[in-house]
Amino acid sequence: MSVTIYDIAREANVGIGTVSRVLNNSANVTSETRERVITVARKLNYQPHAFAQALARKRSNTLSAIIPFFTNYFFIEVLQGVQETLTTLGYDLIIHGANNKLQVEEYLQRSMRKGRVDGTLLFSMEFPEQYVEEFYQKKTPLVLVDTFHPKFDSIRVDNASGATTATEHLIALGHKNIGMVNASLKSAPARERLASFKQTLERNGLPVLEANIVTSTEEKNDGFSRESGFRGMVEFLERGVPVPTAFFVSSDIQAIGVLAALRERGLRVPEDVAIVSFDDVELAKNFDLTTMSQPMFKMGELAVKKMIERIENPNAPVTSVNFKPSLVVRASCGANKKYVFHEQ
Amino acid sequence: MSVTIYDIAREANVGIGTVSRVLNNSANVTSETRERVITVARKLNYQPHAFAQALARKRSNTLSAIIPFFTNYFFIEVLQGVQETLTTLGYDLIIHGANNKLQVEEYLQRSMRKGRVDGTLLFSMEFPEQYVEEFYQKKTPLVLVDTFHPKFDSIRVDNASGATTATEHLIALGHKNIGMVNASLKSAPARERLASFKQTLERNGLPVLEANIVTSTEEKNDGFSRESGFRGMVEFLERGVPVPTAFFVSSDIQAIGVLAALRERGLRVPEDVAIVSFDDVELAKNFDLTTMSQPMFKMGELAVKKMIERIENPNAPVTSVNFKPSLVVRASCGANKKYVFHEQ
DNA sequence: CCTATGTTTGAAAGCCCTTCCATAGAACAT
DNA sequence: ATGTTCTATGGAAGGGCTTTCAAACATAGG
Repeated sequence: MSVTIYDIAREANVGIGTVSRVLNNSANVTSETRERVITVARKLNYQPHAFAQALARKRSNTLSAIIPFFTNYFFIEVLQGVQETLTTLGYDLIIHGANNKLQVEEYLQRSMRKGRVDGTLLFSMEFPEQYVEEFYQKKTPLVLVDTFHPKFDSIRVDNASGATTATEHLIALGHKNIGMVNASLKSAPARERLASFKQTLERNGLPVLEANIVTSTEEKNDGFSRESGFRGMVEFLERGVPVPTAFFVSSDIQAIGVLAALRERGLRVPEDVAIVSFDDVELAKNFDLTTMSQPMFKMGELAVKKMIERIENPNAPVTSVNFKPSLVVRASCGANKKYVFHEQ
Repeated sequence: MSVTIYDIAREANVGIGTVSRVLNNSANVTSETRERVITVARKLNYQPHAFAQALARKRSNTLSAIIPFFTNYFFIEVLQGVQETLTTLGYDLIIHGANNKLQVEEYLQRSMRKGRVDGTLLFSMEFPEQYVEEFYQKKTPLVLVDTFHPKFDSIRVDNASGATTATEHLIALGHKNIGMVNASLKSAPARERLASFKQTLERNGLPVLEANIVTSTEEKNDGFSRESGFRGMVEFLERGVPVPTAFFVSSDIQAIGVLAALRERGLRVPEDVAIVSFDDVELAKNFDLTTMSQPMFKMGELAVKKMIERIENPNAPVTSVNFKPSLVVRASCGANKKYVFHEQ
């Protein structure tokens, strides 16, 4: 039916071993035979059978990525980094979109199916403890992105550093009364961002008022949502406490809700209330948000690099990289005089 | 090293054929032996080797999707439909993010590597004419999503119908002077949307004024961008013609730019200018845009179904499905009195 | 009880490749 | 010319599975 190395061997009057050697650029083939084989291969429009190769090589050149689809903006940008790097290395990427823990587990199972993939990237979701042992035993390479487990390589964002920078930026702009709209404390990033926010206020001699902090209690997406931000700010405004002149918001998507709530109340951003948020997803640009930018593309790249290293050296010590977010100043904090909307 | 059916066969005192039959739920195995084999398999924690299976079955249960990353919002939602359907069918999905024609071609090549995937989904990008013959010969199943070629199955959005509905909505709201901000005419959807816009005006006895139509000349992303919308509207406002009371904008992302341009000029939406756009990506919700909604998730589902049909019946006649976009009324057209921001 | 029919089973063949091993031949040294 | 060392090459083995084939066994019918 379709062309195999046997066809090429016959046509070129060589053995299949030689064909394989030519196709894999192995040494010890005269340039004459090499030429001949290549010509025939091209003539027959030969395409290697990936699975047969994988079976023989015991390597699939394929990775899988388990990704929560709901983290939309974040993952898509990391994914680009992953993809681009992978392509240059000749790897393929299998996507597993998970929306809950159960699915994560199912996909982890699948990833362990022998030979299917050379390694797995797990994004933004906790690695289930009960699989630790199994992954360890089977030495299935695993890299965690935007999540953490002491036994596996991980790449994360330094939430502490980011929250500190954000808060300090507001302080530097002269704000004395700064509030925070946070996501659910069930989420580790939310906890870390809150802690550093408080510390930074203290370190700068500013009071830490619990009344100025709104914490989401929403289940859905751990409160990292527009609705959560909206409701959080509405709730806050109803508290009747003096409205801070600035807010640190734990994600861009929440900030959009916050913006809407402030608008409804007739409060202007940044004139009445300055906003700094976190993530710098595509959206942030559209809303002119000053925010803490995560190097998502780079994180994707690094994730792949780490994975390759892990594959090549399964016994190397576990590493954990923290990316420091950088401040992107747009209009919402009031620091920027010019209208930033036109930026690329 | 790792557990194979041979290990199971030995341990369970049966032949490998029997093991395979049990594992594949084939008929003609006594429930006794079946039980025994299953027990042993479980005990040894057997995982089938996907590639060996694929090699023997001549079927990989894997599809590839070639996707332009820049269509972000659109593709991600379609992708969810694809993914979810695929998962229930036990298929895997390989993602190929392409940013230009060259990459598309490279990935098409890869997809043709025998056995690698059972079929390929091509998103939003033209299928290169020079590959038609090859795909046809090799019978590599191909389904086009949001793009079209007469020789392959395709799933599209009915741009004509969508543009008509959008325009009629504005007309129904009493607007007599309606403009359009369009993307580059290099893009087929842009051409189709424009044509129907004009036709609808005519059919309703309204004048078609070229002066009221802005066409993007931008290369990048065929003018489907925020910047393009912004510049388009700024340019329009400088023409000095009377500003229409309503605009049909060819995409949500452009509409966001349009909104910003109007805001700069002090024009309010929807009081001074009503806006209806196209796509209904996540963003549209955040900006309260009235827009033509594409059933993206469903398109993904259908794409997979079509693919499966094609795989199972390679000689079925080519089909082409057009999804009719539906109008989602939010705030930007002025029809909706209530503030819609809170919608889920 | 024997034949005919059907069911269950083991094992070989095949899927397509890579890699190892043995051999033939060339090149070189003596 | 003979022996030695290398290089080039063909082909078998092996990777782990499915499927086919033939044999073994069971059941039923006469």
